[in-house]
Amino acid sequence: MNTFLKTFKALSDQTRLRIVKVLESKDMCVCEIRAVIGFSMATISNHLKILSEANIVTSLKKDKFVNYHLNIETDIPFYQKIFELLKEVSDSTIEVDSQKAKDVNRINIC
Amino acid sequence: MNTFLKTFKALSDQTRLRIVKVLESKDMCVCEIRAVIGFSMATISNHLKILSEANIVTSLKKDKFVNYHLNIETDIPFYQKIFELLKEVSDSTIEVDSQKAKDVNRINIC
DNA sequence: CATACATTTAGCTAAACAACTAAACGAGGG
DNA sequence: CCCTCGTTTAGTTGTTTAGCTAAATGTATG
Repeated sequence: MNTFLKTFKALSDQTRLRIVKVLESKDMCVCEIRAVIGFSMATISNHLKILSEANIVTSLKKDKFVNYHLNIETDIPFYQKIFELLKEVSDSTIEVDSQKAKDVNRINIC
Repeated sequence: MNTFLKTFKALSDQTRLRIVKVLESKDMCVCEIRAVIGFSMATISNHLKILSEANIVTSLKKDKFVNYHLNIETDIPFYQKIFELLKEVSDSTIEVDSQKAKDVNRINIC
């Protein structure tokens, strides 16, 4: 599949947009993301796989946890524009998520 | 629905991407678009409606024909970036379409 | 009024997608 | 060795989407 199409498909889902926007606050493990936006472990994990295959996020295992990170340092040409666009995305759900994201701490929940 | 989500859903379909790319060559009516990429009249018309509701294309009736046009003069802030991205989209199908688009002429087909 | 371009709706099929649960499995830490 | 975090797979349910055909409607031309 066309890279562009894959990227846009990855971003054309409300739940995945929420994940991306939550990761703008800070890198997070799966259970932190889950604490913010809900859904089952398997569901979140699947969305992260789709975002990862579209090179929108990267992951790094550290101790017990897998930290997910927005791939803003990519050298895929048009991704700079993608991340600029993503900065402008917002709605009421995303605002609430961002607020929750500030307080989330893996020590309390994972 | 979030404007951004609507835009990305509109662009996350191969047929709609083909339509957008064909319209980069020139403004076209529905039957010209159809001559280039195929599908039924109703299908093309429906895709154009989705692109139109996402403000990616505009349309203008002129004589018998409805001319579709990429909405590059929009003042929606992030759309400049969208159209810059779209310029970079390509694949083998889109290349063939562009070639066909050069020769298409409504006088012969509409 | 008839014709041509286009839109819209309805009804249909098939495929893709999002969510769930449950279970198996892997890797790391204590 | 067990526990925790996470991934993956399988199976289920329900929704959405893309395509078709057919038919009704709109609008402009001749």
